[in-house]
Amino acid sequence: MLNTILKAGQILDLFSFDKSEWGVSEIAATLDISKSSVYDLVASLAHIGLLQRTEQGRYRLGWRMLTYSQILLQSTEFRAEARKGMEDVAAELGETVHLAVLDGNMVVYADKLQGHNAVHVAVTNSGVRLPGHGSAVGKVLLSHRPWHEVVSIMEEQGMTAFTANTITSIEAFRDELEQVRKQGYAYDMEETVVDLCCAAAPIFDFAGQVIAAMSVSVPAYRFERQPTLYRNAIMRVCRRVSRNLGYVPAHSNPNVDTKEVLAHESKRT
Amino acid sequence: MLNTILKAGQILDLFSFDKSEWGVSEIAATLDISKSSVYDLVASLAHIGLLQRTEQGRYRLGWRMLTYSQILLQSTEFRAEARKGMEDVAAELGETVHLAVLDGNMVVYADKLQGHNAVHVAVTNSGVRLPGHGSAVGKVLLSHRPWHEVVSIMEEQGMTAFTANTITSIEAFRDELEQVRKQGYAYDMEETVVDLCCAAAPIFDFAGQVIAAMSVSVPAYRFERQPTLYRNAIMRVCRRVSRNLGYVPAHSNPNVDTKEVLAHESKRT
DNA sequence: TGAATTCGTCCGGTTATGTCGAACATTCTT
DNA sequence: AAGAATGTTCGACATAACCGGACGAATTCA
Repeated sequence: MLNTILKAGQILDLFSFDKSEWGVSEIAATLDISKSSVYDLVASLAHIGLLQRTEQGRYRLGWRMLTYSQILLQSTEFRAEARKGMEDVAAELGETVHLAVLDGNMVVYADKLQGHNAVHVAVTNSGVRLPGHGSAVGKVLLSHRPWHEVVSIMEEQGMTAFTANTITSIEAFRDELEQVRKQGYAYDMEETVVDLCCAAAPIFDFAGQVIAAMSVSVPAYRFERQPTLYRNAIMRVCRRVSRNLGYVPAHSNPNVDTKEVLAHESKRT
Repeated sequence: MLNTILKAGQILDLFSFDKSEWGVSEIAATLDISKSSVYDLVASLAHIGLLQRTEQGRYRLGWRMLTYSQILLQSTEFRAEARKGMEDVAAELGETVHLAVLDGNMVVYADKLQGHNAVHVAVTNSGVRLPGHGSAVGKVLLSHRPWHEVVSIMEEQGMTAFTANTITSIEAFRDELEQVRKQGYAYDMEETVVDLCCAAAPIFDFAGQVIAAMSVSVPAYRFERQPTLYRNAIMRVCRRVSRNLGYVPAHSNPNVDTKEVLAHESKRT
């Protein structure tokens, strides 16, 4: 691990919605690095466009971030497919639809679509990062990771309770994930936000890996009346998206070695 | 300038829409860096989330890019204001509206909105970077930079002709920029794309600095019939956006020292 | 099917270079 | 107008980034 890059990462992580502008001394004090080192770091980061220098010598995130993120989104094949599915769900149910992926320890929202009679979920715009427990998409994504990995993630960042319903014990979470993986969908019964429920399902790629999760968010009073309606809709769409990505759902045994599958695949270029 | 960061920047710049996945050896050969160094670099970049490792040990841009870009966009106050203006223009004229900022030597599109009878300009999505000469927004942004800076930018990247109308001589460009600055708007008469014309105007912040440019893109046959209609609409909206950002257009002399203006401003935190 | 090539990954020595403290320049505060 | 912040520059030292080489695994070719 290169020290310089790690420090650059620490600096970038300081920039948030609440505090989007930092000075050299400020950064140095926060991260306990010498002022001159920070100066070199931010100057270099500004030079490659990840930061930009204001006229007063302070620093903000650079516009090249936008460029990179667009390249990422456009080159991610599944996203175009997923988008179509999201539009179908939004049109059919009229609720808010989310697309999420796993980035290290956190769930990142990759896309969002508001239905015509949707509640506005302010905190879940694209790019927002949330811990994996508690949200329906988080459960789906984590349910397909090895258990020891889930444990270390939970240990590292704890299991904060967002509402009274949030799962906060590791044992309960293990049971929940097992059920989610088995039945192919996850619910969020007001575990993240009160009065808001979600149903989520996984999206598989051609190699049978879970690469994303899609969810529909519905006000609790509406959701509780017919949860299976939302669950079935999201599962149906996710299955179709997965199939369009080359997933073959025939596998009765999901633990098949992916190498064999890959060996039979034609080369992608 | 820190070597490590510069190399990280070179690596990140390799990732494009056409080639969004790179291997270690591939990067090493392209940038003429030793394979082991590249390995350390990409592993570190993946660790801080700017890259992600595929299962085969190749690398793609990381999802944290999306997070950073969202923070950038949401924390850029002017963007919310500009968005309102863009919606007004799109509603009034029904054409495609662009918002652009200057990032080093390049013009970056920060936002885009399609009008109801708009032509589709495929190459100008958010995040796309283009050279400054030739486009209307580029002229507007560059017209408020010191001339020697414009010269060095043009010398560095040349003045490629996109169409027969593109300005390719530095003298003609100086005259054009002078006129643009004086009259407060810029035209693009099929200088970037044939059959497409634009009108652009600057957006000022509270300190009187040009921080962005907004443009409307119209098919040439429609534009040529009444160019002043589009010019006036875009200027009117840009003036309003600037005013909402705290710009005081009263200055009869635009060369007033900004320090005085800043001294009268209350502290922003 | 087996051999050969190419890939990502790992390791340790060398030296380039990132780091730090101190001094300077600049801006904001009192 | 003085003081205390800030961002910036410099030079010397010691760290850690860099490279070449070796390894296993995956892929390609015969």
